[in-house]
Amino acid sequence: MIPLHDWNLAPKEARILQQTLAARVDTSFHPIAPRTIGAIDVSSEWHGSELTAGVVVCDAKTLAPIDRAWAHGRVSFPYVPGLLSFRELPLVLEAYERLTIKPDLVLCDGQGIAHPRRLGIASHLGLWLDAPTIGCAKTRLIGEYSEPGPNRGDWTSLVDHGETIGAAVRTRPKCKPVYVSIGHKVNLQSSINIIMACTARYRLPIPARSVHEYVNRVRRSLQADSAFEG
DNA sequence: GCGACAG
DNA sequence: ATCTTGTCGC
Repeated sequence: MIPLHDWNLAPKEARILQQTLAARVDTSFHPIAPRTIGAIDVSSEWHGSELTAGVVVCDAKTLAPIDRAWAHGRVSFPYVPGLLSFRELPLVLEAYERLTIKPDLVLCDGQGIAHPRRLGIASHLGLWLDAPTIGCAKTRLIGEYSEPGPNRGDWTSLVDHGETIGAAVRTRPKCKPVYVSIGHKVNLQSSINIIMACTARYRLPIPARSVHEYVNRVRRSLQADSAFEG
């Protein structure tokens, strides 16, 4: 991949960079029929600065994992709401490059354009990969919405200053909605359709569940090894 | 000043 | 994000 920018930034510089990168995000319709769907996730210990990032690639039809990769390291950028990608993406990109099979589309644990400067982690990753990405967050960062209906597939718009930035989607009856937003190169309706196609009996998309389980397993395995050394 | 605040 | 077991409701 072509490096987009330096990662060694202070929070103040990061916010300025987000404004320029956001202008490059593609929110238009693309005829997308992914054959493979990837998901990324990051795991750490309580208050830990050592992160384990992972990517899992699934067959879009069966949602069964067909490839996976991870990367681990110490990170200095703190968790700051609105700047999550600067903390997590460097290791995610490292893991991504270790994949044998690159996915047609990537699901991200977090927001896409449903972000104060329209550059959540999913959009930021999409620009780096120049690939379609979708943000699927468990909780809201910004925006207002009315509670979606009770049935699976019901959804309402997530709105910020009159602009639709995403959707609150009921992926499972009687469960809290997930917050879906455009990452890059996929429009909102297609994003919602893809999220629905990945969530039959669970609140979160299967690839997201798979990678979450995977990065936790890898991290605990690494922790066990380092305990043995030390 | 106060509350909100992805992971 | 993370730890941890049971418990409650459909």
